[in-house]
Amino acid sequence: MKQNQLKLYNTLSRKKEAFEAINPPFVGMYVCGPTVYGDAHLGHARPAITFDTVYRYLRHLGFKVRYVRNITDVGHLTGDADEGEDKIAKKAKLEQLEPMEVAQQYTDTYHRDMDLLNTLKPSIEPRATGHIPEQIELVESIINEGLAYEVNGSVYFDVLKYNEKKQYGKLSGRVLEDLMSGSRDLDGQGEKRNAADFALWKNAAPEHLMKWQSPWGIGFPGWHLECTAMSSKYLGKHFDIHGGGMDLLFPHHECEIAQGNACNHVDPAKYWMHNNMITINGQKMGKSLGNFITLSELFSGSHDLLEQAYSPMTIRYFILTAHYRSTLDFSNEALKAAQKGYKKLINGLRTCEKLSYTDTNEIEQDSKQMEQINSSIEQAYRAMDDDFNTAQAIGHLFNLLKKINSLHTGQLHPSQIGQEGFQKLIDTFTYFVTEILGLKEEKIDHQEKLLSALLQVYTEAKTARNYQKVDEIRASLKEIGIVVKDMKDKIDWAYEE
RNA sequence: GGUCGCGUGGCCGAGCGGUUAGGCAGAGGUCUGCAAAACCUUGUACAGCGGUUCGAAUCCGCUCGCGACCUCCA
Repeated sequence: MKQNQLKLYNTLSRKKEAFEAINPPFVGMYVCGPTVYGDAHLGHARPAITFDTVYRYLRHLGFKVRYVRNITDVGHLTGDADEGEDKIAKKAKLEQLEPMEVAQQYTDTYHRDMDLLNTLKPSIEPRATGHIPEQIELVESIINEGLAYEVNGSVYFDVLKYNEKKQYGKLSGRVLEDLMSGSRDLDGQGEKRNAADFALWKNAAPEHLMKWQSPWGIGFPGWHLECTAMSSKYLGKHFDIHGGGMDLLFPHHECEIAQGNACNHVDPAKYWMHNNMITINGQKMGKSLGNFITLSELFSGSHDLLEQAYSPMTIRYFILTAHYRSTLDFSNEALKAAQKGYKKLINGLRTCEKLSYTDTNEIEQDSKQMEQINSSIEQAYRAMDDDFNTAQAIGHLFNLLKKINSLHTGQLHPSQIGQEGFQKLIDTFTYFVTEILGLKEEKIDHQEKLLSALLQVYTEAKTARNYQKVDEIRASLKEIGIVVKDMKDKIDWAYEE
């Protein structure tokens, strides 16, 4: 294990800390997943890619990581006009579908998009609706601790009482007094003892679609409960890393800490990591703002803001070129630049496959070249060790790419860097791009165009009576299962039967 | 209003006290049948004003501008 140098920024301390696993070589990581009531958008891609990279890098360092990312298919209340109504249920009524049908549909598209972005699947992907008993148990346990109270079939977390012994607000840096004055008038506010209290269980109105039987009557779980229930079930009461978007910092993650401490008497996570937002024209991209672009729109180019389609790997690369804690502004110009950068990197990958070491006695080793290569390799890893600075790592990879391209064009001879140096250069570049950054070649799929170009050559060869070439083309196409058909007045092709 | 963060060259985006980040775009060159790619060289950057320091984009203060959270949100 190479955990010695890894540092990560812990929101809890607001500092970069050395990463020390609680129980090495194992690492437990919980990341807040999507609420499946709409297509995944660019904003969903950021945490998915950020924590996929964290997952990949921890595994690279030799850790055995259990990566849990939930699917929220119930719970969260909507704001404003539809106060108190379940988000999933609302969408269901709109489309005349079963709530679970909506959740399933968007879970599927989320998975499809995440696969396209080449994110590794989490070890466990639990659903909120599959953990209702666990959540009820949790509520009971918090009531038993004297930190929650029931009113009209709803249960609220007693933040004031909790704050007597523990500190509510330690993650987000809030002070309880400030919170009590600033809170808005929401549904159920009248039932709460204090404005800062939050719901653990909500009484469901008869027309409410998703509801369950509980000791407090028919209802549904509160906004923050599922993550506490599922993280403690699969990772234990105290685990290594909890991740999510910065917008979840308060109140969601703050409440998770309070819930965890209330029933398990320990902070749920040792390290809290938060990715920053993607902005569009400097403003946060979000569902509620109506300025979001879905991933499938991005992949197909079908959105008014898009000048063209951007491939999944272009998006992945684009996100990796910024540090995860910085905001990243969307623009066609930036995406186009990302597309070129990505392709440059992938062309490097292809060049690596083609290169092989050749020795010659006439050329001496060049220690300066070797130093530059070793330094870039070392710095690329050091950048990852420094709070997963993919942007900086990519910069160093481009420096390596220059060497690779120089080898390819003959401006640098393999002998100058020695066999060992040569292999290290090729291997590191390839491994870093594909395994750590998770970038892969997107093969072009233009079968028709390629075939027609080839058949054009075939036709010309035939006209010129160059039958050797004609046979060659026919043979090579046959190898991939395609037969050339010489018709009376044209040349066509068909799949070999 | 409270809390937190940001402002880097034409664009994106690292850097967080002293070394060329890098990509895209631009200019010049090498290579090339042409082109492309690639390689080499290259430019006006650190919002403004003060301060600390031998030295600041980097630390401190103020000013201006922008954003996030405080309500579901990635």
